[in-house]
Amino acid sequence: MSPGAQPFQHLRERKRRLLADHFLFRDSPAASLGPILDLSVTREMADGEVLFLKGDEPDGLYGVLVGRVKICVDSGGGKEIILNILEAGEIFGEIALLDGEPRTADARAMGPASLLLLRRRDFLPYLERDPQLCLHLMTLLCRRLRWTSGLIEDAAFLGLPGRLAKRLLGLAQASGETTADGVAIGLRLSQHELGHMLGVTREAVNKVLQRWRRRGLVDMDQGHIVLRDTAALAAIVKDEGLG
Amino acid sequence: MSPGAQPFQHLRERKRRLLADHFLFRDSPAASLGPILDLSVTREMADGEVLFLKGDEPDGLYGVLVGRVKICVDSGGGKEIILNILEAGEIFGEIALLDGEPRTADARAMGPASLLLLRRRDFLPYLERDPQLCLHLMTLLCRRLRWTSGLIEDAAFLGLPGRLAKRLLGLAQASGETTADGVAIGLRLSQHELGHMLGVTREAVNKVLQRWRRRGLVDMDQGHIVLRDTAALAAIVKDEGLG
DNA sequence: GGCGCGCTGTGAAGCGGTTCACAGCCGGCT
DNA sequence: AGCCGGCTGTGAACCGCTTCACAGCGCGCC
Repeated sequence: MSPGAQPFQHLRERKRRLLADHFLFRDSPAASLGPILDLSVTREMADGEVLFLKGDEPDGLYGVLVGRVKICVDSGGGKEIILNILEAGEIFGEIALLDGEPRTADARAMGPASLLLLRRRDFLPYLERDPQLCLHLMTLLCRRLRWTSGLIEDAAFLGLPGRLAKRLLGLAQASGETTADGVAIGLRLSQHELGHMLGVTREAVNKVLQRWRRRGLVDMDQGHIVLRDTAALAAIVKDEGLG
Repeated sequence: MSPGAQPFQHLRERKRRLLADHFLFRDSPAASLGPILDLSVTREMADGEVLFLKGDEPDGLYGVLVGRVKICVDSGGGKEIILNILEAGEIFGEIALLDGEPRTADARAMGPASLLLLRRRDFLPYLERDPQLCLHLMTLLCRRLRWTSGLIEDAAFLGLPGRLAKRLLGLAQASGETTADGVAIGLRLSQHELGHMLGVTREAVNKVLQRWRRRGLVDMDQGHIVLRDTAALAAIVKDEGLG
């Protein structure tokens, strides 16, 4: 049980599980997983460490073994938007993997993390021989496309309260724990980061959250947010949607 | 030379050219194009006619034979955003084709148009047998993803002048004709539509364009926009980009 | 011809979110 | 302990875009 007892075995097992459990490889022949595994590399990341930056030449496809990774873009002038936050078990970096063009966004570890890398030159040959894998990759791309279109719609149609409510409900669904008080969001996100996810400032986020706390819709405790009335939050999203 | 002399031959030839010229089918065996062609259907559209709406069950992949199609989303309350405008020779509707989920946006003809439809149930079998086609579809999806990420970045980092300048430069590159006065944008777009592409109102677009006209950066004449100083417009984009 | 409709042009008022400025609080570091 | 840095909370001033209101213009249609 000691963590470092069989480090190599542990590592390979974690990698195998990540790949085997992911829907991308669900229909791939089990035999092809071994070679892919052998070619994959792991990388340990410290908090905030940069994995790649927008404009970098692509190295390959990444998977999150443990920890979290944020995908974000920086404007020259200090502004930043967070496009996505990937949890353990998720895969990212597929755009540059597939088209070979420079990366479209930055990737940074949020807290210490351990990642798996499938290099482009190793992976592409498998891709051409595995039509099922192709199809799954396409559905992954479609999913991302639906996600980004959703972001655009929200930014255009909803005000800050609507976007914030929608995002909190989404986070709750993804990583929330239901308690007696409501749904506690598992991630510890600063209001600063929340603002970056919505394209607004930290102050604006704070003022909305305070208003909601006074009305009993949410509760905050050292960075953890608890949704006390998800129905009311959903209503805020809906109301703004049609106006 | 009379347009209706051999309508069937003309139609099939137009369809064949659309597919054969498109990069999607570039590496597909020529023999497989025939059967695909036989299965494809054409559809004539009147100005403004709806091809499909967000939430519809997917029917298949469309190609623009003649005319233009706009991809847009409507909020309940009259607001609309234009995500993309497809010209003749382009292909769209690939998301719902591939994942079989409901359409993510509306598609409407801008002016009379003629379209080609490859039904999902007819197309998917070819897809599974043609790895090159798979790969090309993936690069198409990647391109779309880069496009939508770009929209998100611009919305977050640029003000209205920056976004407008960038869009005009893009339109000029896509469909502009260089004249003595500058670059004339081929598309006739109302300021209303331009606003919808940028997520702002018609009035806001107008005021920026007027300011630029007084400064000699652009010129407008019954809906046609001429860029007289593309360098200055590019500078506006750049200036706003870094802060 | 003339009527109506959709696009353009323009100003006044309003509001949502930014920017700036400052204060309190907690945790880590020495 | 004492200090510092990062997060939170809050108010005032500002600004960009919206909303509303109205006027002119060009074009198609009866």
